[in-house]
Amino acid sequence: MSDRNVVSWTALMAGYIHIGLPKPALQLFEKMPKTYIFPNPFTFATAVNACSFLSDLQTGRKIHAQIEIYGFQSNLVLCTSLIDMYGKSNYVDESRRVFDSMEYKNVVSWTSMISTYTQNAQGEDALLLFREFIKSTSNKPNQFMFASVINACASLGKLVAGKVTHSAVIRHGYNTNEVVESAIVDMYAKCGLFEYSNKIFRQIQNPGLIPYTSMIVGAAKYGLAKFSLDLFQEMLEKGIRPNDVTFLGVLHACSHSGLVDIGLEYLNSMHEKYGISPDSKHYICTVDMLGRTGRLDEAYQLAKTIPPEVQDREILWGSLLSSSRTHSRLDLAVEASQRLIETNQQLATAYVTMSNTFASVGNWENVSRLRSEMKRNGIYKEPGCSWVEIKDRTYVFYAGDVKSCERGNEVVNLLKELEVRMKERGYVRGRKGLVFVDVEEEAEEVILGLHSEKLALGFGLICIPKGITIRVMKNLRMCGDCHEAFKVISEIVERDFIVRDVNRFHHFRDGSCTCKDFW
DNA sequence: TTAGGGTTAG
Repeated sequence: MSDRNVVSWTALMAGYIHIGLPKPALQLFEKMPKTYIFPNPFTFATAVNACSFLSDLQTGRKIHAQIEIYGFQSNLVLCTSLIDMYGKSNYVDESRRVFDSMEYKNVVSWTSMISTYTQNAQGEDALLLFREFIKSTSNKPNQFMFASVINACASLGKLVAGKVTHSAVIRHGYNTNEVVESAIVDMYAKCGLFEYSNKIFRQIQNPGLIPYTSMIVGAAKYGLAKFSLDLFQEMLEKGIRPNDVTFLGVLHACSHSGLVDIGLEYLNSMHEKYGISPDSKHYICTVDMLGRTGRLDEAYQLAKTIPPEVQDREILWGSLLSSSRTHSRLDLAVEASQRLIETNQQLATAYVTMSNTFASVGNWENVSRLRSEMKRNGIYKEPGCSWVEIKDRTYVFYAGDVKSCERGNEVVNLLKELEVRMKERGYVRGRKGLVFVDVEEEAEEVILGLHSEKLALGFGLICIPKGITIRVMKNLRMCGDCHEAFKVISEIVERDFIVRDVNRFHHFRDGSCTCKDFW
């Protein structure tokens, strides 16, 4: 072009970003004023966008300063791009400062701020801001905002909020948007309703890479390796190419189901068949896979060859330490914890796991040495906890600590009562909790369902087998006692079909209660 | 010529 103006410069910058090359876009941005052509708000927004892609906070701040000098600081689009840039650079407070400075906001700017919170693990703030958007503006949320909000619910494990948002998605007609659907599939899986997740997935018309990957990962996390691998196969047959995340899901599935050799085959096929080079995440997953089944020497050899990014080292050696502890390999546990301590990250976890490893082989001298070392250095391990949402309240559980849980004693008493009654029905305490002895092996798998896990949180007891509950709910007549029990169980377990159906059943005071079959 | 969303190992 003999004549270039600000539009042609900006268009070329935008073009570079569009094909995934933000750096040349920024080079053009620097070059442009030297030809006496000066940026307008469009140019600035494009430059800021390039910084977002690069998470380049330093350049982003410089451009922000220029925007102030040029007097464009109240431009709606520009502010929105700044919110996004600071968010992608993990500078959440700065994002919020820009957001608060805006006189006019639209759905895009609100979404940008909400996403900033979600992407920086501040799900609660994301949901608070979403509520504020609904209450204080007359704008309607769109598919972008819904995707972010559902992501926030998923990361917090907020099932109720997730369901409410899902309803809103349906009401607003975004339930056929693939991105929103993927987010919902992921949300239900993370909130403990795998069946819902699968149902939504099956409703998606022609699901692409990300819905498939979400479902593969979801199934893998549930220990449903076959389900996960079948889906992977189905996806390949449809001609959808997997990406690095899909393989992470596949490896995770193999790892958590003991399918080590199959997992190794997948790892080797990544590059050969699909042209995807495994990165440190895949190798770390493989180290974990080998370690879990006790193939610790192989795991250690592999771990040594991985040159992971600095921030990944703690995960790699933490995983190896954990499996060394499980398989009482003191030598490797010492090696792994030393490497972990070198990274100076997750120190408390390293100390505690190491001390537990010594404890598992009865080496109490070292246990007390490590514990006093922790005390001396002021290293404190925040105890892990679980929580369950019931209606609008969250109940937190710590392992072995009934007192700190509200209604904890009530729950424990109920569990004891249930255990007694279940034993009468042929259950025995097995390694995995209560196991029904009169069923064939296959049926047993169905019985040991998700409920069991939720009820077991913090109490060390497993009961209420899933299969039985469902069967009993058909043609059920309840006495007052059983009804009460079911109501409490429903509250704890929070399953729809129980909550919904309990109120519909007739109550019987006498022996005609049919749910005694259950007990 | 400009801004926002979904899947990721321990």
